[in-house]
Amino acid sequence: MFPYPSGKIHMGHVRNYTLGDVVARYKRARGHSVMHPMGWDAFGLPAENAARERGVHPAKWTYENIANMRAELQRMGLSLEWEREFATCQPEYYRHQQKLFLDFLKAGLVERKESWVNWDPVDGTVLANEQVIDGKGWRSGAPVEKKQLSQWFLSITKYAPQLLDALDTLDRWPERVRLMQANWIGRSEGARLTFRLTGGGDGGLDVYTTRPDTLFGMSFLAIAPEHPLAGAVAARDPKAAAFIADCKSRGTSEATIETGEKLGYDTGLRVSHPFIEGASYPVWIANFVLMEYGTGAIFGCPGHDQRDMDFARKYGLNVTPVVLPPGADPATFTLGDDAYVGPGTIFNSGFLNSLDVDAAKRAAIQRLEEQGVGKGVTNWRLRDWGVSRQRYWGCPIPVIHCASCGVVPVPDDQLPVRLPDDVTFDKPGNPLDHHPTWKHVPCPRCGQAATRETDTFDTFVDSSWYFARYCSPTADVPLVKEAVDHWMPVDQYIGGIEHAILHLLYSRFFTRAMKDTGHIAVEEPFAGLFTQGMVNHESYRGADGRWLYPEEIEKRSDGTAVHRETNEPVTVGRVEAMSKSKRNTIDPGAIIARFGADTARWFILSDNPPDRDMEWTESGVAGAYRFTQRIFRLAEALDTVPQEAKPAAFGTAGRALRRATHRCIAAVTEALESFAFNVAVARLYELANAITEAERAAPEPGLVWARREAVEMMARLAAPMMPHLAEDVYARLGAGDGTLAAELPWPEAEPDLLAAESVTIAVQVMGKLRGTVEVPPDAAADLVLAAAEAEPNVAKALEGKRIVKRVHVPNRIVNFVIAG
RNA sequence: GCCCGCCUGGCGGAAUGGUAGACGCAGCGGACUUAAAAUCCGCAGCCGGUAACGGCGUGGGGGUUCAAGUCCCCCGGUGGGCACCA
Repeated sequence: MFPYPSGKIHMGHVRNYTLGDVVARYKRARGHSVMHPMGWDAFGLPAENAARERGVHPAKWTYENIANMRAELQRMGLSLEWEREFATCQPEYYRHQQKLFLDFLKAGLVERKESWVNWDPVDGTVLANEQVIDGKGWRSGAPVEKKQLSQWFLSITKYAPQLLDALDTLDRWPERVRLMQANWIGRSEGARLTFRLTGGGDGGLDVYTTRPDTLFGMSFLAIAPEHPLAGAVAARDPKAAAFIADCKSRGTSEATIETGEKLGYDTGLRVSHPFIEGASYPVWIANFVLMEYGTGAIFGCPGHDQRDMDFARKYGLNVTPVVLPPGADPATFTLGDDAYVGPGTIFNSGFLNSLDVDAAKRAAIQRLEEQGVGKGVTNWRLRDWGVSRQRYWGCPIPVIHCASCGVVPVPDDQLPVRLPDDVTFDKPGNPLDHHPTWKHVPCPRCGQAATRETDTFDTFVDSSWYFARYCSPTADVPLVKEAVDHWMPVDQYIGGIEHAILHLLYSRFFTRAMKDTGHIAVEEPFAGLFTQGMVNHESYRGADGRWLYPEEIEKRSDGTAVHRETNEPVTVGRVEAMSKSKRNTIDPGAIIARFGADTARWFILSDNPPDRDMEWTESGVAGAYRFTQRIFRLAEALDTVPQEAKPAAFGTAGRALRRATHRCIAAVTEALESFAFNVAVARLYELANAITEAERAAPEPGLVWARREAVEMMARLAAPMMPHLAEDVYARLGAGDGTLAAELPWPEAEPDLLAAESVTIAVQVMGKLRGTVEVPPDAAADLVLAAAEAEPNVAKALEGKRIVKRVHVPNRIVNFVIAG
């Protein structure tokens, strides 16, 4: 995933792009044509904050950050294709985004609609749900209001079924991410039905339910405070209006929701029941009913829904059980304050009686359809994607509002709609709105004075198609179909788990939308996904409670720490995510300057499996650095010994080293294929140990040749992970005649050398290890069993016992089952 | 509340159902050095034993199997996702 240009790279970037670079270099060596691009997710709020706080223009701030971070990434030795680089804030990029949006608009995939949003009255902008913390704006600290605004929406819900179903085809995605997306999309089966208002009420109230089997247990109907009917009631009932205002001021993430306090207001209206002739029920406005889900109205069945139960008990509404748990007696079954949500048999329910829950759902839906008051429907939790932001530093939404023509798309030949440079940030709100001239344009249709849309796109739009743009980064159309067909989908996408839903789901939607508007042929953007863990570090606190940077402290051998300058004791805190506030960050630039990029890459790969959180430790880095020095010494040691031709036969030490070398080739290859980089590292340590052993062995013909082979393979196998050192060692060996290790095909192990000269067989008696025997590979079972039985310690265990079964797994194990 | 991971030495972790703890970090002992650093060699799960060896051991309990860290069931702990979603 491409980075946001915040200023400096952090360890998360180092981990992310090291992983990707290992894959790119390895795949290249395997003969694949690899595209490994880099770009910048360059629009966003921090640039505007910098403008407000420091008076620097967002563009200047952003481009300076990009230049700095590009240099840092280049120092890491990433094999990136910089020819394809772009930043999403460049008009050359965002003009194509505007074109895609207009095509989506034409195709009916864009809607402008009123919606309830989080509104920060101080900053004067809409906030995303993530930007609302405890009901307050994350920057201003002002209580967030719910406000109805006209916003642009991308119709992601139209793709809900496909986005859900296609998850099954993403077999190289982590199961956990697919589950999270499935939950987010949230398919549910139920019924939609209309309750008629009694007493001259016009029309009815639509309700969605997953429990039509419990309709006979109804005791009230509840609508969301934002429901149109609630508004109508409030217009003539001041108390209702006050109640609604109170609900709105509480916000969505207020404590009342967490504690589950249910609040309601009886409107005085009543609805009739679709199945029970003559019955009627009160209509309440309730704070726990969400306008955004279903129809914004529910029927309350307290017996079998806990929220309805809480509400009914609080306001003294009827509770009628209609599902009888297995084994319960219908004559005596009652409910306390806990709703019964388990399986059972329907009772108290007219024509549904004696059916089980599932059968009753089907029967109820069938009856609703026959009566023409409802039907079975599938409902989705996923909502359309609101992309309007009242922000300057984003891609302008390319439409014009005209008093007579309405919303008019900006004609293609007038794209891009460029952001003006001359803006000021002295007032809160959107600078585009305050700009004296920018928004005033003639209507492209009628020519009369009109105004531009001043909202810009959510930055998630920018990142929803950049990967496809890499295929033809300079084309004058958004996407060149042939290029996209050739490269896409992305074979290996790597990023943090925090993107599991938003970015990855938006991109999946966008890719489908681009297909349906004829831009590309693929429908899934990422065939393989890998989610890396975070990079954590210990945190430190001085005696005065202030957080201390790692370089300010000194670790003692007993695990305690003191302040480097004052010698005062330091509290060693938890290992947690690196953050500026805890001061437990490590600057990759400093690490690279001190130890080199290879050490940083090697340590980050060696510490643990890459999908888990890792701990950055000073001793771990030192260990990685030591190993780079050791490899160099192993190569250097060959400078002073004469070269040898490959002999026809090797001695004992030479054979042992060659087997170690070729087993290492096979093992590292397998480890890299399965993203087990920490295991690949361990195998290379083993090879280094084997080379050291060979250095110490008595000289024999061919041993130097075997050492050269081992060191060369060491360099080539380590090359994807430590590219600089690998080239240095490879050049020093003089093997390549000026070619780079990176240009060589991936080494192949010689099959003969993978087989051991003898194998150690574990010998068990009743599943307990009693000894081992050395036998030739693939030795006959009777020979192995005889040797096993003769092994002294095994013989002792077998003494006086009768062997009832002899298990022999070739080249692995023998197990004697005994009796008596 | 619902859904999903994870649990192995002091630490990170390894282990196609087949010798649990590879490899590294930290630690201990030794060599080299006047000394230190660096480097090299060696030890190292726990308990008992000089040792040979024996017993125990992958969160706890049960099961399948000749054989379980690995497969199945129950429980516990822990981390994460979603959450008045009707």
